[in-house]
Amino acid sequence: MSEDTVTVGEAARLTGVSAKMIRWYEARGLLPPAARTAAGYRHYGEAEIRTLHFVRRARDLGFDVEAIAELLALWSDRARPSAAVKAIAQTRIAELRRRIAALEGMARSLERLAADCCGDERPDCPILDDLAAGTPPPARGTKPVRRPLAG
Amino acid sequence: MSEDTVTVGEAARLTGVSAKMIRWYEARGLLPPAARTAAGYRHYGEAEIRTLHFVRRARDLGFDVEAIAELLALWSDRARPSAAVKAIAQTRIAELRRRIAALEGMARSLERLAADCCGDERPDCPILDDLAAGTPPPARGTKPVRRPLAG
DNA sequence: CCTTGACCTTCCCACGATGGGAAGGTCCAT
DNA sequence: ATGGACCTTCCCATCGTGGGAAGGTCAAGG
Repeated sequence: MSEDTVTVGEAARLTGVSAKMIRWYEARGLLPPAARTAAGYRHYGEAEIRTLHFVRRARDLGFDVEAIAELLALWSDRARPSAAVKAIAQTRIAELRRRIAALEGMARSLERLAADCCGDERPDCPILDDLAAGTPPPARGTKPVRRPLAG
Repeated sequence: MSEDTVTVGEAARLTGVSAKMIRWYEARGLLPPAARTAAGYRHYGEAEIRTLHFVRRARDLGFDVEAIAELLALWSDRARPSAAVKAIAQTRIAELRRRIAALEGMARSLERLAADCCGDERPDCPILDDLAAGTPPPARGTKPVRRPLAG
């Protein structure tokens, strides 16, 4: 291994991207094929380490592999218009907001149900009643009508 | 097919759970093995349809298969303490809140970066600068210092 | 009766990102 | 030279979902 270069494991430690994932990113074409020693070991120089940092950070921001590939391409293109990058970021923001809204809806529904559930030894449970009826909150304080459907 | 019972496809239409997933839930043990016709076709009565509705609703609330299995068990246990159900719901709420917070953090970071990016033809892009530097916003209005690391 | 088309059955594969682990090669220090 | 830490590739599992192939079943219409 020549000076200034590190193995996958070391690169993983330096960047917080696991060795497994480094190999996987390479296989998926996110990263160019790594240089190899005579024995076939991958080795990485400073430029590659910086790329891995970039990938790590982008991944932490929730970009998927495809988006990261686009960002990497733009990163290495000195003439890119910043609008191209911004567009990718905004697509990602919209997606995040969509998912947040979905999860928020679930959380709020559950919180409302949990608040109505006394949570003691008794078997009465508005949570199960709601799941069984499937009626999205009919009225606060009124138990969902369990329709006698042969149960 | 006897009266009052429906095939998987029909059950799927009635409950919004795809036929594929109905079979999968059965295979995973979430649902008991369905009754079969002589020809091997699954068929479902009202009770099973109600169970599928329950599963659908629980799934919509973000419960994973394991949690749904627990909820089903509690549902069919008339003596269950409501506390048991509430505990599951609260675990789920905590998990949802955790994921929401993570996504929210990403969204906010990206929104800040996007706001700083003029998004025009010029190549200057705080978003890429941030990804490259990995420094979580040093100061608003100050470009992150790109350390000359042999790039 | 036979065909047609819609439906059912099982089985395998894919996704995205990640980890586990096996089988085997390499490198370095003792 | 031996052991342990590391590397290589390859396969499998996750989780919930869908696609599709290959084959059986059923009802309706000719």
